[in-house]
Amino acid sequence: MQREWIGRTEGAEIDFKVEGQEGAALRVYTTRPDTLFGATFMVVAPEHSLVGSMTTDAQRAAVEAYVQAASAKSDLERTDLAKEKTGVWTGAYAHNPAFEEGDERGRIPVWVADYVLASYGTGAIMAVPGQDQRDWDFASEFGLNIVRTVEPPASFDGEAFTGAGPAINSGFLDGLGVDEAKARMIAQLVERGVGQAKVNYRLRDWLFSRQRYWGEPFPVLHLEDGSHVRVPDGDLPVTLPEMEDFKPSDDGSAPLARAKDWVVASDPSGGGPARRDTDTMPGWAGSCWYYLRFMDPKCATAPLSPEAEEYWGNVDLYIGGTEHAVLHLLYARFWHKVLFDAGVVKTKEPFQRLFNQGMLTAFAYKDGTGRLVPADEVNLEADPPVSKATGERLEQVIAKMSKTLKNVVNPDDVCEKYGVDTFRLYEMFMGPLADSKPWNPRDVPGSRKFLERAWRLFVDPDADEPLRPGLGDDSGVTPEGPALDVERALNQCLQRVDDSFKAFNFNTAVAAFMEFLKGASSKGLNGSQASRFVRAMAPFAPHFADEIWSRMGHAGSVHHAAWPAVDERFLESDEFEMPVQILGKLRAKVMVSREASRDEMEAAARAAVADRMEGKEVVKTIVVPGRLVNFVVK
RNA sequence: GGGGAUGUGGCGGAAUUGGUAGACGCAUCGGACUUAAAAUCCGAAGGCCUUGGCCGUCCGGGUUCGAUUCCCGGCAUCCCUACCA
Repeated sequence: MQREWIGRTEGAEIDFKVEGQEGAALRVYTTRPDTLFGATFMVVAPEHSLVGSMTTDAQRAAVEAYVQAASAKSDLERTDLAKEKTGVWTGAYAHNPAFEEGDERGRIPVWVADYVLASYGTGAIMAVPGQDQRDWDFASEFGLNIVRTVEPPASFDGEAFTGAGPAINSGFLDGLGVDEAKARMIAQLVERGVGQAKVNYRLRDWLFSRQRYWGEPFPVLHLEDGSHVRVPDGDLPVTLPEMEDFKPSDDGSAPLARAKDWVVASDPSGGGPARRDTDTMPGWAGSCWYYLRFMDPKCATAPLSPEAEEYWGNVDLYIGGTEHAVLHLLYARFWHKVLFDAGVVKTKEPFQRLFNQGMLTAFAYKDGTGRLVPADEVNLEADPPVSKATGERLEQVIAKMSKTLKNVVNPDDVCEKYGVDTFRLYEMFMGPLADSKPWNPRDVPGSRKFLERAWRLFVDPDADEPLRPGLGDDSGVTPEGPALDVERALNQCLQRVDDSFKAFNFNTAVAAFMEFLKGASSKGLNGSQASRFVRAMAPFAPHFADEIWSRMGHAGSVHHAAWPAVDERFLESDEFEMPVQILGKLRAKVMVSREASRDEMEAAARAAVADRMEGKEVVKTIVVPGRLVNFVVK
């Protein structure tokens, strides 16, 4: 994603002479120099610096009106109206350098249109309607010439053809493929001094100053002669002054400018008068390196000490939404790389692992016309849900939480009704962390019910005791009988919990807890098992676990207790239920020892499906040790 | 238009390296307890024919003894971004 955002493209810059404009050529950037013969007009952005001088008197009024209108539109409006192409001819002609001087085919009109952006490339394009759909649209709209310079396949019935094919109508390029034609054209442009190969980036500048109070002040002093110097290291950091009123001002000046005493400083070299810079840095200034400062927040002499960096290393795991992938995370990497080059940090990358969590969505309801109905107008008691107003049956769909749909879930309300542990447990139970998934209010009580059941495993509701007898003593005893079954179940549960941390699918850990609880409820726990179960539950239901932990007689928090280890001796039982297949289809199941040999497995399998095998010839037998047996028959 | 991801019951979702599809939960249905209800506990349950089968992981092909999983080609949905030349 970051690669796309940086948006490296390879192409060429080409200069077009404009009639009547000596010296000032119109420079364009293109990724398709091979299509130059098909450039039948040019378009410049309304903000382009040559618009004024190129425009002829006859066209001046129309062009000025168009430029005016474009500048009044916000970026949003300009892209909003993207469907229809608008533009005005400047009255000027340029010469397409693919053709000889004086060749009528090379005389092409120059237009102004807002589909060309001033902020990308050179703010001007050569329009090749035959190979670019936007140019095709514009040409159709205004009756401009269209020449194909790439031969589309016979089956092609579209408009602009952007695919690969042999060059046509292109003089010395005819017959060449796209890549070869690009290279030849660039070589020729270079030879004639009217163009060169060029790499372009989509990455945009990002303004780094704000006229707000909250933010880091720039450690910069303005001197009387208009120059500026850095605040000396010994005077760092520059801290914000205390201000009564730190709201942004109406005229756009920085709030800090009103802190008159603070602004006054002196030139560190000469002692003459100086003024502090009153702009502050934006929020992302801090977000670009906070993870470093967190390693050593009190260090007074550097961003962080080498010892702190050594100890904490670089960030093991960064969990964030994908919305951060191209802005915050890209710029944090930039900063880190600069700090690496400056010798401040020892690593080239800030984060060892990035994990994008999914987005929580919510159910929304659609009526027959496809309109989304706000949640408060839906009767959810009905099945299927119906509109409260009309009684119409509604289709349940998944949508982003939004104010207009009134399907936003407020965590406070959920915690108020079910408790924080239930809220947390439900979120973990919903599905894998990476997936986006819908919040279903109906499912939440299930998590609450599980916690209540787990509570009763430890606390007898009919007794006055803080804990069921025996659960406070966690001395290890070799389990036997029913306790052995529980021991196996517990270790399998702990194994699944550990696995869930590795895969970030905590839902399977919660499922493991639920399954374990079902067995343990009827058989009971010993103290050691109770202790391990509670410790494993701690990350999932922290308050629940801490309460039980203290009732077990521990002084400290369960969150400081050791993580329960899996004892592999108890992971697997001696026997397993082996599936027997014929031609890949399940035909029987039979209990077999885990240690059974291939022959033993096959014999058990044959016995289990003997009646089905009568009169059939076994062509092949597949035995997967510890797994299954499959007979291929004729 | 570009990029990223995802398609499994009524719903959220399970399923190491290809090896019992549907774990766990919700909703549903049945039972126990109760004067009754709530709560709690126990049980049933993918679909279609009937006592043993057939069909089933978005659709169509392929590889394989065996495909939710691997390969090829489609379709759909979500997120981000966008006249990027």
